[in-house]
Amino acid sequence: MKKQTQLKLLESAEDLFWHKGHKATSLDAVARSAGQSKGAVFHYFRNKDDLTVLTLKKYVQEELFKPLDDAFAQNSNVKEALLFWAHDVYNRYGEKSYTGGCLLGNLALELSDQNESIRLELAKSFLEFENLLVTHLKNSVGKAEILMEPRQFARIFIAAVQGITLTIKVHKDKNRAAREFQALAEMIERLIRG
Amino acid sequence: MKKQTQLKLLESAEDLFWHKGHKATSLDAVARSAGQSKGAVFHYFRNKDDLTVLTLKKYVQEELFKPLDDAFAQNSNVKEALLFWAHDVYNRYGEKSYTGGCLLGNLALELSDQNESIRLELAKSFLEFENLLVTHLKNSVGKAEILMEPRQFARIFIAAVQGITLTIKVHKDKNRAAREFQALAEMIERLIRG
DNA sequence: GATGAGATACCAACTAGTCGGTATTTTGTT
DNA sequence: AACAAAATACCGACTAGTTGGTATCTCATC
Repeated sequence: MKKQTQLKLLESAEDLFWHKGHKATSLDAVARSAGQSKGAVFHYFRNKDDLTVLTLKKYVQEELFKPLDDAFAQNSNVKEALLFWAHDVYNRYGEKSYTGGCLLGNLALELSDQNESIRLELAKSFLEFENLLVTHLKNSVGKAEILMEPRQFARIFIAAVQGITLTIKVHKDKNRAAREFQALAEMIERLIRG
Repeated sequence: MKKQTQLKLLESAEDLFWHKGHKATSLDAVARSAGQSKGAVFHYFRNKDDLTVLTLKKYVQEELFKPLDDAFAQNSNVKEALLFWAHDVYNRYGEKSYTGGCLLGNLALELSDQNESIRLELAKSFLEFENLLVTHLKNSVGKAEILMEPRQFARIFIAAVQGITLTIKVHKDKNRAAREFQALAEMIERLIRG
């Protein structure tokens, strides 16, 4: 039952941090949601910070890195890959009724000023995602040409997606969401030629 | 002393919500920071939600609407006005050592999934800011031409600024901040002709 | 002495983290 | 294969402190 229990705790923590926020999620709630006791939480994790960092790493791998890799694996053209990925994000967000947003962004906003050690982990995740995107951009510049230095494009692109995610979370409206992603697509269209 | 006390409470609440987050800010702390007692807080505000909404309205007026109006009052050219405003945001953020970020974005992210009545206020503020920007864009399209429909441009622009603000809050690095705003400037450069 | 600004006292619910204890596996030895 | 010893998995009561909110108080000004 070992790995099972730990995994369930991580999944519960991910879900609760994601949808209720970090501070608003008690360790009792994490344990309860996983069908375990608080003792189990402290058996597998040193403290709330430890649980938070491990949850973050799990999320970043599964929800950010993997979908981005998939998008570029399935599209050789840069522009198509980015539009494919944006569409995927849009769909997954819609399935959750525009709740949660991006856990990385959420934790970044809530904890960057409060917890220096977690802030460093968050910064690392942001940078790794940026690096991954830059690598993909450089590798697949064949049929299309980006009108900006790749890293600068990656920065503005990531920022725009984070901002759109936030905006949609507030409005919780399908039409609004569609128009936000449409605006993103128009930006891509004008910053990548061909 | 009446309005004085209420204003001090609002200012303390703004500062604490801004830099520590909503959930992490206790009403005791608000009272203490304003040199008042908790009794004063509940004398002037029905509850935490009430205080939150009034704080939000104050912030939006003073920190978002006014600087944007100023930027367009001092620059007749759209592109210049936006670059001027971005530079102003960049400077004010640097003075705070990249802490806090945007209170509207912070509250939106923390509360949109938890508190429906506050969510509606947040959505209203977002929309009003978008409308204000669209108005300015339309009014000052003379020497420059935006390569997108104004409202779509406003959306992607606001999203990008929110995302950049978040990114910088995580990294807390001056060079990084400069490059993020440089990326924003390059985006503006390519989406507005002339 | 009435009114209202503000202070103080208090409450029930909740928090992260601790700890003593027990049930279940794993390991080492024969 | 048998069995003891040790390690791990997990429970739930407990602590010390915090929370939003209420109820009651004091005190200045009219």
